[in-house]
Amino acid sequence: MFGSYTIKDIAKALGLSTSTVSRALNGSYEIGAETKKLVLEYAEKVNYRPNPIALSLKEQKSHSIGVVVCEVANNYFSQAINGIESIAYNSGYHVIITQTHESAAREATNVQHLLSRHVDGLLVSVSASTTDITPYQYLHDKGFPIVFFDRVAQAVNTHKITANNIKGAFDLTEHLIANGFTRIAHITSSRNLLISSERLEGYKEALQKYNLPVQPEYIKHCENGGMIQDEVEMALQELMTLPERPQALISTSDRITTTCIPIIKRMGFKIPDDVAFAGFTNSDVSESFDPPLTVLRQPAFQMGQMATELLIKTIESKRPIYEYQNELVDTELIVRKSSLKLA
Amino acid sequence: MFGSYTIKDIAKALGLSTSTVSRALNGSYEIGAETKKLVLEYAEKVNYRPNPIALSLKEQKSHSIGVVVCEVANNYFSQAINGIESIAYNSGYHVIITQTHESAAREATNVQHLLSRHVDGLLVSVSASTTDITPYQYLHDKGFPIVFFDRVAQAVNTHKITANNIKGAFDLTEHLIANGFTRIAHITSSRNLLISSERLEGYKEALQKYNLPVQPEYIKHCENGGMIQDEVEMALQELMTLPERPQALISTSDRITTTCIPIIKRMGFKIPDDVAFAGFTNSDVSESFDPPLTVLRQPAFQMGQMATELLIKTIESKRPIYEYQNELVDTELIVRKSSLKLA
DNA sequence: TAAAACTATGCAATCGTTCCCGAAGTGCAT
DNA sequence: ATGCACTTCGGGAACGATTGCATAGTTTTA
Repeated sequence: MFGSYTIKDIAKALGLSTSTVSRALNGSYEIGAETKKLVLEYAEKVNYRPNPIALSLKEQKSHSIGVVVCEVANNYFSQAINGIESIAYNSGYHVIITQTHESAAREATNVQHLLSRHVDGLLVSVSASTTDITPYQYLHDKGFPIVFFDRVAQAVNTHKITANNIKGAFDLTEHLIANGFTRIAHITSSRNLLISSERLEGYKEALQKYNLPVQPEYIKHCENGGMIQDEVEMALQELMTLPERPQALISTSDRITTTCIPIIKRMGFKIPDDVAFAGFTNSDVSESFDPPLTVLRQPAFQMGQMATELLIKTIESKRPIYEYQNELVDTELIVRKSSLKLA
Repeated sequence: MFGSYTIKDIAKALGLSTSTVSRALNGSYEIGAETKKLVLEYAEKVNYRPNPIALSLKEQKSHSIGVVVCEVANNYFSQAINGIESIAYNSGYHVIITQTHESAAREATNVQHLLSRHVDGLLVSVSASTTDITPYQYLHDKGFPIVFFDRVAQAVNTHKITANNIKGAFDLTEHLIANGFTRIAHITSSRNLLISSERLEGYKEALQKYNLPVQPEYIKHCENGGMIQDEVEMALQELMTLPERPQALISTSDRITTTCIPIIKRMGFKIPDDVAFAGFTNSDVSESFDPPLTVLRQPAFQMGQMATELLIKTIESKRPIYEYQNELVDTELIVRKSSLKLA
C-alpha cells in the first residue's frame, strides 16, 4: 500500500517488539489475550497489510505463477486466462503471463524469465514450434511444479489438462459424415503438437468407422499454428485444387478456423454449398458468421481453472507429489449452417 | 531460478565479501580489475541472476504494474494487454491483470489488492459502473503513478490515452448518413463512461452537420456495458418497435456490437435490408460476419503500448511530474456490407 | 620521512517479516 | 523457601541485495 504501516510501526506505537506484534497478528497462542487484542485493533485501525515482498523473501515463495501461452489475443487463451486469474486471485497468487507467438526460442526465454522472477510454478501450453522439452523435464525432475494445459509436453510426466481431442475431432468428423460428406479434408496445426496428432487421430477414427479412406493429400499441417496467413492460404489452395476436391473441411485450431473462412470466400467458394466447414474454435461470435459456423468448443475457462487449481495444490503440497493427474475434459459440438447436409 | 546462486554463494566460493561481489557485479569503479573479472566470470559460469524479490524489498519497488480492465476475454482488451505486456516485458516489469466484470465494487477491491501487492503503478480502464473516482484521485495526489486508457476518469488530472472517440463516432455516423440513412439509432454503454458521452457527442455532431434531428428515443444506454444480454435485447426491442423504426444502428462498444448481431437476426430483421448496422469493435473476424460488419476499430495494441510507456516513464522519473499527456489516437473506419447504401 | 591521498576490500545497517531461543514473571507443588 | 512449569514477551538472526563508512595497504607528495 501507499504509505503503508509495517509491523515495526505498530510495535513502536504500541511499545512492543516486532516479534510480539508478528505473533499477535498471526494468532499465536503464546501471546496474551489483551496484547493480542490491542495489536489486532491497532492493525485494523491503520489498515495494516503485510508486505508481500518481505514475506516472499522470508518464505522463499513469490506467490506468483508463470503462464506460457502463444498469445492472449486468442479466443481460447483469453478465456483460459480468465479461468486462471479467477482461481489464482482467490488463492492469493498473481499471474505473470508470457506469450510465445508460436516461437520455441521465445518460449525458452520466457521460461527463463519466469524462473528468474522466482515464480512458484508454471502453467504452460507449449508453442507450435516447440520440440525440445528438456527444460521442462529438468525442472520437473527437480521438483518444480508444472502443469500443462491444452498443448502438453507428453513426455514430461506431470499434471496435464487437455480437452478430449480425439473424441472432439471424431464428433466433428462424424457429424460431417452423417451429413453425407465423404471427402473430408483436415487442416491442423503443427505436427509437433500433441493436440494436432490427437485431433488427427479422432478424424481418422471417424473415417475408419464409416469405412471411408484416409487420404494423405486431404491432411494439411500449418507448422506455425496459423500465425502466418500464407500457410493457411497455401494449405487451402492445395486442397481446393485437388482433382478430387474435398466436400468438407475441418479445422482443428482456433486461429486457423477463423483464418480459413475469409480465405475460402476469397477463393470463390461458398460455404457450405461448395465446401462445408466445421472447426475447433472458442470464438463466441461463430453464430454470427456467414454462414453460422459449426464449431467444436473447448471449455477453456474451466480448463484454466482446473490447471490452476492443480498447480496451486502442487505448490502448496507438503510432501512431494508423484501421482500426476491427466484430466480429460469434454468438448461441445455446436452444429450450425456451415456444415449443412449435402443436397 | 531453481537452486539459484546468491551473492553470498559467490562470495563464499571466491573468498570475498558480499559487498565486493555486489559492487563487482554492478561494475563499480572501486573494485580491482582482476577481482572484478574473477567475480564476473564466476557469476557467468553459475548463471547468477539477482533475486528480484530481495531487490524489490531493498529498493522499495516491486517492478510490477497493475492493470485494471473489465475483462480479458474481450477483443479490445486482449489486444491492449498484448501491447501492455510487450512494453512491460522489455522494461523489466511484470504485469498483474485484474478484471472488474464491469462492477465498481470489484474494481475497488482490485485496486486495493494491487496496492497491497505494492505495484509501482496502475494502468486502468474503469468499469461501466464506476462513479466514485476518489481512490484514484487520492493515489494520484500522493504521487502514485496512474495512467488511464480507453475508459478514463476525466476528473483525475493524470496521463490518459484515449481513442479519438468523438471523431470515430462522427465518422461512423457520417458514413451511414452518406449512405442515405437518416433515422440512425445509437446504442452505447453506461452513461458513467466518458467514452460513451464522447461517442454520443460525435454521433450528435454528425447528425447536426447534416441537419438531422437528434431524437432521444433513438439513444439507448446499456448500463452494464453489454455484460448482461438482456439489457442489449431490451434496448433493441425498444428501438425496433418504435413507430418510426430506425433505418440504421450504430453501437459504440465492442461487446455490445457483437452481442447485437444475433439478437437483431433473432428478431427477424435482415441486415442491412431491414436495418443497417455499424459499430465499434476490435474483433478480427468482423469480415466473416453475416453480413460483413462495418466497424470502427481502435488501435488497441498501440494504446496498450503507449499507456505502458507513459506509466513506466512516470514510475522511473526522478522528479515528480506535473505535466500530463492526454494522447488522442486515431481510429479506423472499415466499411463493409452491413452498412450498405439504402436502396 | 611522515603525512596525505588513493585503492581495494570488509563491516554492518537496511528493507519487512518470521521464528528460534532466551528470559522475566507468575503460580503451584514440594 | 526453593524448584519447576507455564505464560508472555523481547532479542536477534535470517531471507538476498545494496551502500555508507571504516580500514588496511599502497602510492604519492610535501
